[in-house]
Amino acid sequence: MPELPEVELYSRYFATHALRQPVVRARVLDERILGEIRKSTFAERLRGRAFSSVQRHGKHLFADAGDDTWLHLHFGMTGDLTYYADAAEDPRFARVVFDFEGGAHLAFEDMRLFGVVDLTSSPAAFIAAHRLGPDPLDSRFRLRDFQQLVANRRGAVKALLMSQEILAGIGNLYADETLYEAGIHPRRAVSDLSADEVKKIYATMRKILAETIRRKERGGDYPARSLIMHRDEDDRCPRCGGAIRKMVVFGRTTYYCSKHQK
DNA sequence: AATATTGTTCAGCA
DNA sequence: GTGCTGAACAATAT
Repeated sequence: MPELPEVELYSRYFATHALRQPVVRARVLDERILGEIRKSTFAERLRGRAFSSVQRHGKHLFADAGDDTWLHLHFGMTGDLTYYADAAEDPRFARVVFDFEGGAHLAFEDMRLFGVVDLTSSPAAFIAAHRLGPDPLDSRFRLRDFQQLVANRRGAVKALLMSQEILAGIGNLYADETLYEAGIHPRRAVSDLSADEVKKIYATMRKILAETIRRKERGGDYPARSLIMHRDEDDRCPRCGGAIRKMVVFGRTTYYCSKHQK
């Protein structure tokens, strides 16, 4: 399930493979993946253009096609990108395929169709229109900015981390992972957090996101002591031996350690 | 065959 | 009106 770290890797993948090659044809294999844009308009507006750069904000990926036209990708739950040489190798769940002038192809795949492929005038316009919060890995996003977000909120801390209008990029898995490592219960009220706890959440969240990107880029897995590797009610906490519990918070299945997350 | 997942929309509450 | 939570919805492989 692509969250911020995975989308960052897609962004790098896009940048290393699919820039500066004119699009001969943009094939829409399943129109249900498209957002606002209509199929014919989508193909026409991209024909002959080359992507010059990519930008990521939260779980959203943008590729600049010039002339106030940006490709916008959202990976939903099962979105993926594949670059390949032969059109005969179109992936099974390819929904949109870009055929490049050199003969190569880039496919946006999405088995469950929760993702979106669209065009937008600019990343900034999209972010404003959808009221997305700051990206937690943005270097301009400092502790004081996070403290500000916390000060203006009530409710469960997990809801704060997962709300894209507050903070863009964290989904179910990394919200759980952050709180697990910070030792904070997912239902803890934001208004109840101490200054130290707020600081801890900020630092832990950034560390986990950045480390995951680093590890995955080298083809590595999650650490053995991470909650991600132990999302199972019958499991035990790899740090303190406490029982792993499951519950629903903010409408999502939540795992936490009953011993060190009070 | 129930379950899991995301973002959006809406109902209801304080 | 605002902020928040929870439910329903979309799709489909396992």
